[in-house]
Amino acid sequence: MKLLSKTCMYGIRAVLYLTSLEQEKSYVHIRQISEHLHLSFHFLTKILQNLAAHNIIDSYRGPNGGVSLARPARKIKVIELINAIDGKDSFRGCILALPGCGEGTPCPLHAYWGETRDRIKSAFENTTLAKLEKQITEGGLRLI
Amino acid sequence: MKLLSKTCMYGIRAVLYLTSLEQEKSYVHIRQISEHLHLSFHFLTKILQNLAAHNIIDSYRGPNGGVSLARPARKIKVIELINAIDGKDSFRGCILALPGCGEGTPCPLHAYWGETRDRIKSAFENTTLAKLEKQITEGGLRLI
DNA sequence: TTATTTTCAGATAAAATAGTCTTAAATATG
DNA sequence: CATATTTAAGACTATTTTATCTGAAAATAA
Repeated sequence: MKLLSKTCMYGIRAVLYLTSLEQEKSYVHIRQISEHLHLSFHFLTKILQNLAAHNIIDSYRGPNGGVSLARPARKIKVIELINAIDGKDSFRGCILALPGCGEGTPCPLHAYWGETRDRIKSAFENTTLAKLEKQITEGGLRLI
Repeated sequence: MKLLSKTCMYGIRAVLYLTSLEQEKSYVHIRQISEHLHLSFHFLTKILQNLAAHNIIDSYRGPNGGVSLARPARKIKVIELINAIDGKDSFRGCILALPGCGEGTPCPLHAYWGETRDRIKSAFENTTLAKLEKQITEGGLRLI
């Protein structure tokens, strides 16, 4: 069961790290993030490029360059990252991939699954980076 | 978001087709199943071999050979297929793959996710092939 | 027995996902 | 301007998942 792709998880963790630094609009090196999270620098770079293209983070080249949140953490929803990385259609489709199944004639499992899926989705829609970060610090949780 | 692998969906559909035939312990050719569901014969064969190894279906070689349910459909739970094909660990693990996250120190999202995940899992545990098949026929749903 | 039908088993191929590497472009500083 | 630093972009490789192919083994029937 893969709710999120690895790429997506990496992206979320990276951005949560940015959130945790809470620096006032100063750029953080991608290298620093990748080393802190033990992720491949080049791979993370690609992921963050994508997030930058989706206006979730800002990036800046050269010395003193790096990445930073494009908005305050409380204004960035987790669903935005998921949509950017895994695609908007990530939360659609029948659980059994039954071609006959869908809006018109939902199979019973689909109906149940649809409900569950919507719960998951709305959890991501209602969760901001700030919220998540707060819960993580309070829970004594690491990102590594 | 992939709750089940394609392999697993195929396996479930194939076995639901067997269920729908409701033949009294006579073997159905894998070829017939694959043609009916528009699935690759060889790929389906491998999937069904796995299910046979897990005693979910019986198989028999030679003319008049094929596969059949190993037990009455009401005694086969969907979770059995999922465990056989996607593995028993399919329903474990943190949603963000945060290494610090787990039983000891669950992250908040993990806690929420754990609840949701358990709901999904128990739905599969409480759903038998017979139940699912009944719902599918009543819903006028096809497996193709 | 011999031919036929079917699953079994394992090698191989294709596609999707994940990860690496190299070079270019932008920025800062001396 | 020259050089160092950092992200951008895209080619390339590796791994996993999905799918195909070939031949053997088992069962049946003539």
